[in-house]
Amino acid sequence: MATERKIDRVKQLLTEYLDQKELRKTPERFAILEEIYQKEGHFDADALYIAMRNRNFRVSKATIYNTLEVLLDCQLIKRHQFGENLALYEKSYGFKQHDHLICADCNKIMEFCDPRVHIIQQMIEGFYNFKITDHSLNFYGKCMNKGCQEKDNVR
Amino acid sequence: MATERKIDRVKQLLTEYLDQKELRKTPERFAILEEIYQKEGHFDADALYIAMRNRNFRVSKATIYNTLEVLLDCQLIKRHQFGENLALYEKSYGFKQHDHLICADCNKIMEFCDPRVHIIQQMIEGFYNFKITDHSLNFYGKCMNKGCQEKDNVR
DNA sequence: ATATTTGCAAAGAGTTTGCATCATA
DNA sequence: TATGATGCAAACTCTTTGCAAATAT
Repeated sequence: MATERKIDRVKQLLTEYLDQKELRKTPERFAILEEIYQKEGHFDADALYIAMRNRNFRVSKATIYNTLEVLLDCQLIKRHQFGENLALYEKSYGFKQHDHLICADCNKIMEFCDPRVHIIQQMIEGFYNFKITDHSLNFYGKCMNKGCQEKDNVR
Repeated sequence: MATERKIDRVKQLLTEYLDQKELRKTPERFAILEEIYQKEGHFDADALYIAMRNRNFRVSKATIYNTLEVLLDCQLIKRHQFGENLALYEKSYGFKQHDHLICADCNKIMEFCDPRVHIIQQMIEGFYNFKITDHSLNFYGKCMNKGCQEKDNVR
């Protein structure tokens, strides 16, 4: 799906969600959603805040955090804690659940998907009678970059 | 291995590490290590700080954080970010790498181990030419507790 | 009309840092 | 005795909160 059409689709999904929850359809919420769906990769709350200003759409940090919460709740974005204390977000509509490879040296984040994660999930679910709704799998190490593999810093 | 003997063993490992890195063998470092190896489960920096005071061994927060860093570096403990912004730690000597099941309702953390995680790791390592040193796999959902499964709060 | 959402700034939680003092090597 | 470690408090970062003003319904 082209980026344009995807943006229309997620705006529609947000509209439906806000209607259903009887929340208000403010311009801020749609502008933030639009910004997020034009971004690639992971971003933090502050980067989003700066990006909105650069676009000449001024929103407060409070609104950024409030909106991220709304978008998380309707599953249009995902939040990750890759370590450290900085939450990173990414758009999630039209992306299949994926996992991450994180380089301890250059901090590059790569994505992969392995169907066996789901198999493990199902087995665990049955064994512990746990209703699993989500997962995160991160591998930490050194990426293919020669410079990274040579240094001996760790996570 | 009995807890007593395990504590002696990890103290010895810490001694060797400090010698090798030419760091000082301060009483604080050993007392904190001892406290950690008498604990069960996960703890945060503040809980450790309180526990040390209750034991009548006064250390500052700065020393707690400094020591946690040292213990992470010599792999006697592990740090987890299960979501939110609170780092949790756990002792790691004599425990095989394990993964976590986290209840979104009661926040209970359970542990499991599935050998297929390693298989995925090896495949990813080969495919991306990534040298993986560590991983974290968390499943989020509702635990077997009936009260938890009924409520519809999410992560 | 009215209740939610916003913006701002202040508060809060967790962690890190600067510096004088202490103590290990 | 000299350098690394500690304690304390202040600083810092990220996030949340309180409240008055704005605005969606």
